Amino acid sequence: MSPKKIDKAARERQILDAAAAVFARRGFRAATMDEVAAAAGVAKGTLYLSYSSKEDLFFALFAAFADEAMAAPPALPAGTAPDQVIGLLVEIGTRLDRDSLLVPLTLEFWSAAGVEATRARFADRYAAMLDAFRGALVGILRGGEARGEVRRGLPLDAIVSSLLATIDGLIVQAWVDRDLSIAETLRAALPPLLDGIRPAGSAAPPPR
Amino acid sequence: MSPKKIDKAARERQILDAAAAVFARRGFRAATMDEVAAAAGVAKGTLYLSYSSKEDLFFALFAAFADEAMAAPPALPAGTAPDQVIGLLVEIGTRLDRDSLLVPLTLEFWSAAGVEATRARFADRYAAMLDAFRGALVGILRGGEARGEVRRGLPLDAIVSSLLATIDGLIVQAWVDRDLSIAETLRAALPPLLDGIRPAGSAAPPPR
Amino acid sequence: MSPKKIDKAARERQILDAAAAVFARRGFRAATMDEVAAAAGVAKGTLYLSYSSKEDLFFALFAAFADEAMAAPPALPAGTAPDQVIGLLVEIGTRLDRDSLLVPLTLEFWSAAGVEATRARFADRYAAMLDAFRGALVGILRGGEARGEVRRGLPLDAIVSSLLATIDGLIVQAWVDRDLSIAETLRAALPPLLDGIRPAGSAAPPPR
Amino acid sequence: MSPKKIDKAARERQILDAAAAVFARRGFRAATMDEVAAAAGVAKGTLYLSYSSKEDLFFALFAAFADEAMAAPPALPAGTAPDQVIGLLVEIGTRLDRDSLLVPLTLEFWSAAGVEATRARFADRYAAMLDAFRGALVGILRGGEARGEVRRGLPLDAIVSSLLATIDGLIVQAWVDRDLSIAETLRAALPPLLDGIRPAGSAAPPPR
DNA sequence: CATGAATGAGGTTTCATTCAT
DNA sequence: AATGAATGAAACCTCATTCAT
Repeated sequence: MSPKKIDKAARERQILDAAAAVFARRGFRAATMDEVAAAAGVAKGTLYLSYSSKEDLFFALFAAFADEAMAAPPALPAGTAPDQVIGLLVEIGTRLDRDSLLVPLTLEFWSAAGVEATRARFADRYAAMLDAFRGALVGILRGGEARGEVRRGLPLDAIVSSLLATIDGLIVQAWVDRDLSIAETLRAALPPLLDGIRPAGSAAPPPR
Repeated sequence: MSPKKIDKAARERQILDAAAAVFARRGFRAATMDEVAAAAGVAKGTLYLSYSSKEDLFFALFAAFADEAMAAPPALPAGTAPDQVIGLLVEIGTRLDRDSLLVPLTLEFWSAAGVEATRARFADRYAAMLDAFRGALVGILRGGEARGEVRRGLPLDAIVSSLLATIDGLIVQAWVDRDLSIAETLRAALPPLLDGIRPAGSAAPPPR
Repeated sequence: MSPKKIDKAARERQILDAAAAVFARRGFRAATMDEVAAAAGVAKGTLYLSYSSKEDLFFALFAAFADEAMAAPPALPAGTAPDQVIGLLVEIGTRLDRDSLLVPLTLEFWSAAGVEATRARFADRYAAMLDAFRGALVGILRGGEARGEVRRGLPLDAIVSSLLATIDGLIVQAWVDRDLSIAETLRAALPPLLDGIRPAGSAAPPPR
Repeated sequence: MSPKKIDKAARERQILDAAAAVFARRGFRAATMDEVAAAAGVAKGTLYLSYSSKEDLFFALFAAFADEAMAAPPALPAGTAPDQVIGLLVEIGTRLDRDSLLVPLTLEFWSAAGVEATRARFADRYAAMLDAFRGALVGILRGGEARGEVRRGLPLDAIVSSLLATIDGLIVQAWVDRDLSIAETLRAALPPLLDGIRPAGSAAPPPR
């Protein structure tokens, strides 16, 4: 709240933005602190005032993205529970399509989660984020189940895991095939698939 | 038939196996050629007789995995087209569950495909593999469409892309949540979802 | 005037001096950056702050010697044009006799100019230095020609090239025969040879 | 004399020819035994049957050139002693102009003579060659002195050293300035300079 | 606080030499 | 004799981190 505090926050935002661009383009290991400092417009030593190591900076960047994703969830669209799920996933896809840094950074975050040296921190944080999303979607579908919008007795946990997985998988596909739009693919594929969890005879109307 | 040929191939297999283990554990960048050489039981220089650089070795490993995946496709299970698709995807999931190196290596391959320095080769190769799988699955579903096992007019390309993406996404989830079984998740989630592409009134019988 | 400027220059001089000693003793290729760093009393990485590669450092050293040779030409001695030429060449020889590093370094510079990898830069720079010396000496002799101190119609370019070549060749001889003094040899041999370009009947008085 | 002997000699000639080309282009240190073997059309191990190390091979090459230069001296031209000296030097220059490998190889030989690791062998061998040439030329001039073709009392040793040095220096100039012909330069410059050692009133007639 | 020069451990790659075939 | 696969010691260069200013 003091002016110092504000400056500090601004400085950190500035550094994180630069780090996002550099890590996205070069990867965590290939990126150098020199490049980050240059992109942020500060001296190399300054990076160490806020982050105690390169890995720390990368983790802070990851955490910032995760916080943002969980702090600003898309508004819940209207409609039946399956429609709401479709709407939410398409909205996430839209964000991914729009922010060109998000996709390569996500690949780097995954790599960090897969690699011995960084695995613990990154995997735990990522699992927490996944759980939050999973819980939210399962809650929506359970509500729909109660209202008769979703068939009873379905393995909702597995279904939600798979739907979230679909987005992650499309991130990879979008990266190797620059023409593929995550949101468009989801908008086309999800309605028929989610028809499968609606009660018989209640297929959604054709989109738009 | 010449002994040289056999030796050379055996030597390369030996190195690739060692590389798989090391790259899986440490990641491409963090892994050192010393570690790979030690794991393979050869001198460092020997690695360079077969592979002209560390990146070359890593790409060869990637290509070997991709070749293997495409060369030994699971046998096509019996049943309607949606059942066949489910069977194939579950089989792939089973393989991923079984081979503990496959998952972290896949994350590294993706990272290589995302990062400037290595992007071109890896992304192209990965896209080719995806295309092959996509083509095979779309073919199955089109056949089902012709036989009335699949509703007409569905966006089969988008659906197949999403289903393949689901597997990739589950790779990530399986890695951060070691209790999650890819095959189990698919076995539970796919049948209801694929009910959505069957003609009305032909939902699959409950699994098993 | 800024302290930085002074430090930087001093640091580079310190490194160049060390490099001169190491390259002279071991040759460009056999010398290691470790040796240079140790001789300069700095860490290896410090060398790369000022010079981007070993070759760069070696070229900087060469350029520094060339600059020095051209920036501090010996004072033009008194006498007729041939006497002036003799005086200049003997002075150069004296410098070569005095600075024990100059001779082996020169051999290394020539080698660098002869070898594919480094040829372009070194040969061009060396040619420029030669041209400057050649121009200066030809100018002196042409002046002497106008004043009647030099016979008319002589191939002054070829003569000057040969005289400069004599110094270079004596560098080699001095190196394999440590007793040979470049300056003494020139002081003895040049007067009779240059008598050959004086007008008939004007031979120089015996030296000293 | 046995067929083995002949084969061996041919094999060594083949290797030396290849080594000359490779060392001339790449320099002694940068050249690799692989390159030499490839150029010679033999396996790398074969090189070690005749030469115990890379340096040994290089020295053998040097020795072969030196032997050749001393074993096949140019025929002594007719004329006065100074004319004979001019003729000999121009002939050496002609050979240097003709054989494009001679010049860069000479620079490499000098470098080897200047560098700690190889100095002893190369410098001694080179000094011996120089002495032989020096002795031959001094002998010619002394003969001329006796016949009155050369002024008495001149420092013939220094003069001959300088004349030999001129050739060596022109090797360097020819290398950095590809248009310069050693023989042409000598043919133009030597006659006036050597006029300086003739008795007064006996200048050579204009060349040709 | 901010800087950026200095450090030096660490990594990739090369290549002379050996030796089993 | 001839081969060429294997070796492993070096060597160049990078870059995360520190710290005096």
